[in-house]
Amino acid sequence: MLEIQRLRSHKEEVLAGLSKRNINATNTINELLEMDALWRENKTQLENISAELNQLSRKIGDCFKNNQAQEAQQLKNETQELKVQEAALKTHVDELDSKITTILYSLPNVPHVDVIQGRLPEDNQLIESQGELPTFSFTAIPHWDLAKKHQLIDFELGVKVTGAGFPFYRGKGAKLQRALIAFFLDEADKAGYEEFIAPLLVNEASGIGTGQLPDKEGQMYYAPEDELYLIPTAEVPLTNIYRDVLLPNEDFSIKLTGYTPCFRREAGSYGKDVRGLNRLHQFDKVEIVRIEHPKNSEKALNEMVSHVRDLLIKLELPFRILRLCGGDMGHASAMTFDFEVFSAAQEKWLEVSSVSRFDTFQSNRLKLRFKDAQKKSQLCHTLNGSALALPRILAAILENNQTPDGITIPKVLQAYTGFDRIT
RNA sequence: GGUGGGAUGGGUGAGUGGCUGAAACCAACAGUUUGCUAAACUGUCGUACGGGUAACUGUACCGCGAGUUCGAAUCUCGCUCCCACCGCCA
Repeated sequence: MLEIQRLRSHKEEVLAGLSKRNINATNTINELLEMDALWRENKTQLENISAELNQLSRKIGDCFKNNQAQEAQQLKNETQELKVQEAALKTHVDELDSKITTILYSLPNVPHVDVIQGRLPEDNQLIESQGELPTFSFTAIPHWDLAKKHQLIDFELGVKVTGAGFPFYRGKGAKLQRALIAFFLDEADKAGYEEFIAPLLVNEASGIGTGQLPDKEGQMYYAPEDELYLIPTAEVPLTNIYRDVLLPNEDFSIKLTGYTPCFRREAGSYGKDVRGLNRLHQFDKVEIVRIEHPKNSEKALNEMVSHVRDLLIKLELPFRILRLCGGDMGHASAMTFDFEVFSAAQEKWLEVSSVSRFDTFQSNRLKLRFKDAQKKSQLCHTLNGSALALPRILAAILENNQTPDGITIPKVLQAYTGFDRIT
């Protein structure tokens, strides 16, 4: 959620930023600021009336103590009119408040100055391309056929037990999955991230804190009986550890990681993009989360990008890094780098990680602050990234490392899997 | 699921209608003393929002929401969460 103070003082800058998302928010923000001015005016009035009432009440108390019952009664009568006014103003102020909040929730984050305007994935900026695209002397087999051939993943069984998008991993497929998780967690640990095993269901306040609610309500699975949401990413429980937290000084750098399954309804997706492991309702991911002083978030973002980059290099997967254009970024993000690996049989790039800085957008909702040197509260910056999401990594490993007589396991994983080939 | 108890500032904890935004103690921070550390002493020590260039000032907040009252941390109702014991159970 954008800070109202920022809209008051830097309206033009915000509008210019939002235009990179192809949003013209001029009218919305003007309307918002008008309401805000009215809100402040009414709030001042309301507080004046409350102050007057408080004073009268004190006087009444004194009168009773001094046995001046008659005067007390007179003062009581005076409060009647004020109480009516107070109630009316209160209703009005509350209404304005909730309207303002609704609009603030609906506005996306302002893109960082380095983010370019754009609409489509094609407008994203290519930052780096790494690794050789594999070539084969035979026709490469897509991962869903490889998975079937080697009995690594059973999609049909998933359909039987749950539904489409909930595969079973089995045998060496399951072991490979476990190896990837352990590898990613170990690397995060080496980079100084504290590991958490987090709850997979969260309450409404947590959903609001990280921005899934109310913006993306339909994307989460929901258990109405207990009013809990299944997490779409570990970002939600990990970041919400710091909801309503006021850090005591400026000297902090919080680095968290966790492996969790992620649950996404993916309402509306269909077709070729959802084939095999490309898009699932349940998938595994190791997430990294950082909470930083505003002056450090740039550095933190770079570190996270280089961390993910290292993972892909170690896995020997060809990848590219894109900086998303304004139109392709998520609602809460100020800047996002997407990592895509090349999938040799599908002959396309698959998104495997998204690393974003949110600046104060999440912390404003979370009420995550720190005390600066002047003892004033300031909002922290939050960042997060996938390091990494498993299914498409698995797909790329299977496809890129296939040979006529089996699949080679990347060296770095062999210590984790206990085997070097799948035959 | 049953029974009982509870929720107050960073912590412990006092507070049953006005003198309480909240005692006391601990922790923390600043200073004095000291060769350093410790101890002692003095002072500071909640958050949010509004108004104000500022000093400052107003309002709200004692789990959450509503109600009674001129006035609520304190009384009433609803809810949530926590703890203990019992039951069930990985």
